[in-house]
Amino acid sequence: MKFEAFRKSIRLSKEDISRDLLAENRDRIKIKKEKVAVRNLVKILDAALAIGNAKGFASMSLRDLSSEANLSMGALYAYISSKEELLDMIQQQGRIVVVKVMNESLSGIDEPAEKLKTAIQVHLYLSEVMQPWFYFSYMETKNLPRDAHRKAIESELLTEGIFAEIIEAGMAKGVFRQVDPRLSAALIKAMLQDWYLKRWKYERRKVTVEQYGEFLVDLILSYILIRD
Amino acid sequence: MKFEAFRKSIRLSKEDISRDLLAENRDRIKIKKEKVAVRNLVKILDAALAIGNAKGFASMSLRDLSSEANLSMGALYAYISSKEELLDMIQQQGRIVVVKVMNESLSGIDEPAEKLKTAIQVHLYLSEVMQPWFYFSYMETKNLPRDAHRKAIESELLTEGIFAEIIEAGMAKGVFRQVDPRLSAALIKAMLQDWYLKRWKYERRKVTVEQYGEFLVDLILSYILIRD
DNA sequence: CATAAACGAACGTTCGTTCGGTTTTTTACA
DNA sequence: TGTAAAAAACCGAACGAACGTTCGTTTATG
Repeated sequence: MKFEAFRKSIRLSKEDISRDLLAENRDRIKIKKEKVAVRNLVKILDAALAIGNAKGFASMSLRDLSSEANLSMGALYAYISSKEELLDMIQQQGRIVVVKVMNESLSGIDEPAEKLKTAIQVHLYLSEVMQPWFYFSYMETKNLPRDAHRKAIESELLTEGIFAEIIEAGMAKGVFRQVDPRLSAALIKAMLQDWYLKRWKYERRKVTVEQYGEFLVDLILSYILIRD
Repeated sequence: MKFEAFRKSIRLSKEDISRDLLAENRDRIKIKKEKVAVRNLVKILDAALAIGNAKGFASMSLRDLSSEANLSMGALYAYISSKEELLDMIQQQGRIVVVKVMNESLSGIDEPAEKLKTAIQVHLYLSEVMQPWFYFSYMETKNLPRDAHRKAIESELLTEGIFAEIIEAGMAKGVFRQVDPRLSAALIKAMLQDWYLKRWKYERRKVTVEQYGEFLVDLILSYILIRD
């Protein structure tokens, strides 16, 4: 699968995500009209991710956010009820998208090697489309309140579990070698994460997301496939 | 190499590190007597790494630090000249140790596969001994002032370069397959980092640092060694 | 008794959050 | 279609709490 094909196949513009997020938090957001709410949510999320990823969410003041989003302090508080809740909202929305896209993309694929390859590519491409989200979620997990923090960890383990299950199925079918599925999955995740955590590095070296994906698939399959 | 053997072979107690750090910053630290200075630096660094890793350096107030380290606000400022400088000091000291230990451990090894294996193990074991340092440095890089931030990035590329050079040497000798050395090195680093970034995960699953190291070496060598 | 170290109240800023007032948009009726 | 009332959205000054940092004073050391 090509990256551009993937990007077009999923509906994930900023507006789409903001609309979902609005629907999810209809009770907490005080703005009535969807069109207005979505327009400003896009501005708020854009600004929060930009500032937050540049200097950390804790170091971002709501005055920074207010001026970057071109909204007054008062207007800001019509969309969020506290700074902490904004943090939670961003993370939650990211997780929802990941689970949805991963499940949609993998259903119907049975051949283990093909499924593993697709899972790696989809996760990688998704992290490319939503890079600020992924980076933010990774770096700010520990600043979440207790309950949200627990959910973030569960989510990490859930996506890891997807990879582990594919590997186990491949082993059961005799297509994959006998390896530690959980540890293999953990390392796949680690390499997937490097792509969005160290974007500056790969950008500088002009490594494309497709090249990275191919390399990663090669590395994993050369380890996991039965040898001749 | 066993982890315990490694731990004993390097002198890296908190006191040792604090003493080095004191020597490095003799002009900025106002305390005259080494014994007193080292004792309190240990307390300050312990507290800063503990609080910083728990809730982020930006969210750690100097009052938190003061009470955790059992030092008054005034006393704290006899050891550090600003909060930002403390951040810089911790990172700088970590980098010095990494470069020193890596260079010492790799000199004299010529056989590429052996050298690559040792490099992976040493980096991994070192990150285990100094886990709070490594975690802290990774998570707080972006909060550094401009110049210190640049140095942190250089350091990331430097250690990556060590792995890349070993791989290139192995390719030149005909022991390794023709692979992308830079990308391979990047992924090795990504997997090494996962060990200290997600310690909670591996601890929970009772994966030891030696098991992780073996798995990682297996994975890399199965990709990079010439096949029969 | 002199020097070193530690103390903690106080300073000026900046923070997250609130709220009374203003502007903009929609609605209702002619 | 024009307009006044009502509703929605936005504004930014103001508040108390908490921040990093300083400094005059007290305590410990040798």
